[in-house]
Amino acid sequence: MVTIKDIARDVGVSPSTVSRALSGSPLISDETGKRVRMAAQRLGYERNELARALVKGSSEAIGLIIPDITNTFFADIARGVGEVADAAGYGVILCNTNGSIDREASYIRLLRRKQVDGLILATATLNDPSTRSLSQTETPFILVSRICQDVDTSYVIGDDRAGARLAVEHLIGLGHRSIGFIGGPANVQSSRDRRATYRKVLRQHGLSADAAWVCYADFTQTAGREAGRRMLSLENRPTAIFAANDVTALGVLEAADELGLSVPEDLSLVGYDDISYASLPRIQLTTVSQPTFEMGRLATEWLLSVLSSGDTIPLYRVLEPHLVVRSTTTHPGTDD
Amino acid sequence: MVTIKDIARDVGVSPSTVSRALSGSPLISDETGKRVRMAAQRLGYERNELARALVKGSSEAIGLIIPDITNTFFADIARGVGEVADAAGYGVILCNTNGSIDREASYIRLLRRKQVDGLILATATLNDPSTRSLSQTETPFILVSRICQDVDTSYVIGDDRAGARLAVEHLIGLGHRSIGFIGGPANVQSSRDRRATYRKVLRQHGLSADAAWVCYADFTQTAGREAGRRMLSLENRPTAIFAANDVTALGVLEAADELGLSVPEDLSLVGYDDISYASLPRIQLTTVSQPTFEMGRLATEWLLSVLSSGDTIPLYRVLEPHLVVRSTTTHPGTDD
DNA sequence: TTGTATGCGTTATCAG
DNA sequence: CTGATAACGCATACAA
Repeated sequence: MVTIKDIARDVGVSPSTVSRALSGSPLISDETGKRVRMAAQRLGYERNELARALVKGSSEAIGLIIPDITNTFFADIARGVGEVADAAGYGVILCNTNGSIDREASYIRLLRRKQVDGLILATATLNDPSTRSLSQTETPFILVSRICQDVDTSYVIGDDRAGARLAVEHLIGLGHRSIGFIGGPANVQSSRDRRATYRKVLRQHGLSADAAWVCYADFTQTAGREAGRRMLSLENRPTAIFAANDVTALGVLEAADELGLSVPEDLSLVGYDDISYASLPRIQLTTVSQPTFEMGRLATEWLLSVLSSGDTIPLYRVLEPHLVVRSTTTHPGTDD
Repeated sequence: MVTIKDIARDVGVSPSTVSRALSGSPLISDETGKRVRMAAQRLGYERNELARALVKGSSEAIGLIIPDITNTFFADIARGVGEVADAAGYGVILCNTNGSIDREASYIRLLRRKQVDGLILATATLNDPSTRSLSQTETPFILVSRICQDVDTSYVIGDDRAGARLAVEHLIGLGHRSIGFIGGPANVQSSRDRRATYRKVLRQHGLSADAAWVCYADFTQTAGREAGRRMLSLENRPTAIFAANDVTALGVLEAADELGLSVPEDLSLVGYDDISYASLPRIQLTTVSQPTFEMGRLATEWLLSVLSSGDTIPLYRVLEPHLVVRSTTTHPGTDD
């Protein structure tokens, strides 16, 4: 490894001069500056960011923790984060917990030990000990897409109540009176909000849901398929299902096909997120769209501004969703 | 930030003793060890990995560079990498180039400056200056999924020729005689291999392809849709298309639907990769499956073994693909 | 404009 | 078993 000492020796100046020249300090003669830069180039010098971070007290890196990298919803958030971090010269360390709360905790510890300047979490849950303990540290962080109600932190999320209302009212507006709900993990706030709103809207319209029409899955396709199979095998199956995210909805679609039910003729289906696959011609999933990429952008912009300004003005940002009506929803069948 | 000095002061020993105790050195009395660990716990000490890496000359982190994080193919590779890196206590810094060769180069430089111990690239192209210059450095690295023919490096890839052969012979076996090909970027080796094999297999079966039946896209859905639209609007459109990856195939599916062509009745379609969405009931894409997750695992295992052993025995691993026949392929229509 | 000295937090060497 | 001391590569306050 070639260091500033090597360059110093080569050029015949002191290491500090090299350091200054390379970081573009104004108090270096053009002559010296040029010679140093040329030597650096020639010797193939690359600055050791570790050493630099150690003395500057800042690594110019942020951590991003997501629950499921194969869900394009989170991949899109990551793209948003990457775009603005990149532009600011910050590195981002992306960690994927696969939904494990233990991994989340250990990643947070690892990232803090690696001295990231800040953290973005897309993995927050209710009573999340990780989020809580993070809030006791100096490390600035922000939650994206999922919040932790009981801890006061900055966040950028979608309006889940509004989104769920759009979904359910769309189904009711089509004439459905028996509507099922397949949610996400019970300890995810947005999951609960969508469920609570689902219940509330039904009630407001004088409808009620059979106990078997409401269940929690875990935001994966497999869980959606299984929940869908159960629910659609019921004697009194619902004529419509609101799935708490698109991946789950895709699983329900799978279950419906297996059971020989046509969508939307026999079953109307609404998802949530509007991931790219929802718009595939063969899928054409009616869904609630969230500005995913934008969430990543906004969260990162806030974090970087905190890092550069030093003062932490909290950000509580709730983005509006909108309904995208495609082909998986229609009026309930005549046999209803 | 609490450092070993703080602990040393608290316990009344020297910093070196604290360092030893915390890293589980055997030459520390049980008594001292216990007191140090308790103090560390109480004060909320977290080791500064930057400082540690600086002196140890190893950051215990590796870099992973992928071209498209929203393509689950690469997301799965990343999962494989993460799994084995995690288990070994290594951190992984994931970078997404969005297909830009410039970003690839700058990420490589950034990661090297951050002193990653090794690199995994899923972004290699033909005559890739990044790969070439990397091979001149000390940093161990391995290519995954995409190789760079003109540089001698370790790699873990799929057998693209075998895979393409499976795809094309499947179509020919079904009776297709006019088969189109929509490839990936021209500077990606696997792209070229699939295309070359496509041509070769056609020739071996006494078939030829109209010039308009062969084109390069860029492995995205949008490009697939556009290429599909063009190709399927031809007077003498092919009765089957081999798309060089699933995402492209999904785009072709979109184009077919827009043009009112039924798949597989009017058009047989084969993809490549077998990403999770290919098996959706509404999609049921016939495709060539690659052991994606395994690629990530194997590449990482090799890299970590190089890092721990010190000697670089190259790895040239070619994984066998297999054909998954689903519902997007059938015999050509009678109007053919 | 440049050089010297010091420190960032940790580990390692060498005495004791 | 423990404590000074040096070193990792870089940046900066202070001197010159």
